[in-house]
Amino acid sequence: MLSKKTKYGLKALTYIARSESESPVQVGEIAKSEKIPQKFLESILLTLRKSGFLGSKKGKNGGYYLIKETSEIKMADVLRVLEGPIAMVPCVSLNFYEKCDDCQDEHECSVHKLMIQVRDNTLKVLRDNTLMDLAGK
Amino acid sequence: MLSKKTKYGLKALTYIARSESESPVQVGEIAKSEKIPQKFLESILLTLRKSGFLGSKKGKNGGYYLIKETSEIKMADVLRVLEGPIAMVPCVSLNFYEKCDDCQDEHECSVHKLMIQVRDNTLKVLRDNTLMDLAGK
DNA sequence: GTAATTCCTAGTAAGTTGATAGGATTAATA
DNA sequence: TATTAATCCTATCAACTTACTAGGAATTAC
Repeated sequence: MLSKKTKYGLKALTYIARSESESPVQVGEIAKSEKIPQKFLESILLTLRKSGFLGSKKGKNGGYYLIKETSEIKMADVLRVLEGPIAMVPCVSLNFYEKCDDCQDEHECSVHKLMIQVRDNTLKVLRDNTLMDLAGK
Repeated sequence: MLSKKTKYGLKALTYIARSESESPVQVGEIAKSEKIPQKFLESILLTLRKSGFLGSKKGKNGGYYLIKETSEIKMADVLRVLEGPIAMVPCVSLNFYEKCDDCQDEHECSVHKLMIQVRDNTLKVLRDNTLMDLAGK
């Protein structure tokens, strides 16, 4: 299951990408428009800023803005920051690999074999889709 | 993340499928061989039996056995029983659909659009792979 | 100086996961 | 028929995760 955190984060990024305004977009505006609890969204946007997806301006008339082209923000990267590993089991994760306790030989493991395929297909979708595709601009 | 329950379930099914023996395979044997807590595995196999993937024989020399061809047991169906929805959000789930509270129009939602693609690709893998593919027989 | 905004840390209720406990039931066999 | 070995069933529980909320500090525009 996709967490609310990730879902809210993606919706917020989309909202910012679609925004026509020159000035930064405020959390309150996004929260209201997308029906996201504001304080929760604050923490999510903070994470996205610290991970290099967003810039921010503090104080009055502050807010968040994109610091990269929408076409350069891959969903795979956003998901890794908000959701964690993309793979369904750590033993097939590219970025968060961990050996299984119960497996002697990974290459004999039927679950491993299956989950590699799932990962590859999911990863392809998430790498091909950028924020431009989500936002439509 | 794939739950331990699902992972153990898949490993157990694979074990049973690979078993040469005529007589049913016992939980204790699977648990030992695959390093799965026995009592936990008991409950998982019970679920798989109730869902029609396994048959069982009680009492001495009892155990579990397949009641379908390995080629007819699709991973998608097993996953739905053990793990629940395959889709990452309920609003793109085929079998467990639920509307989002926060979305007015699903077709405008960027998350929806993305997760449909993820679901389609995951589903293809999970439908194409049967227990025969996992077990190699 | 005031209002409006982001930034930061901490806490928390509710739900889920990954088990374990304890036995009831059933069947083979000596 | 008694014993043993297996599945079946229900209940319970600790640890973890999620989805927030609280409260304020820091910063900036005007």
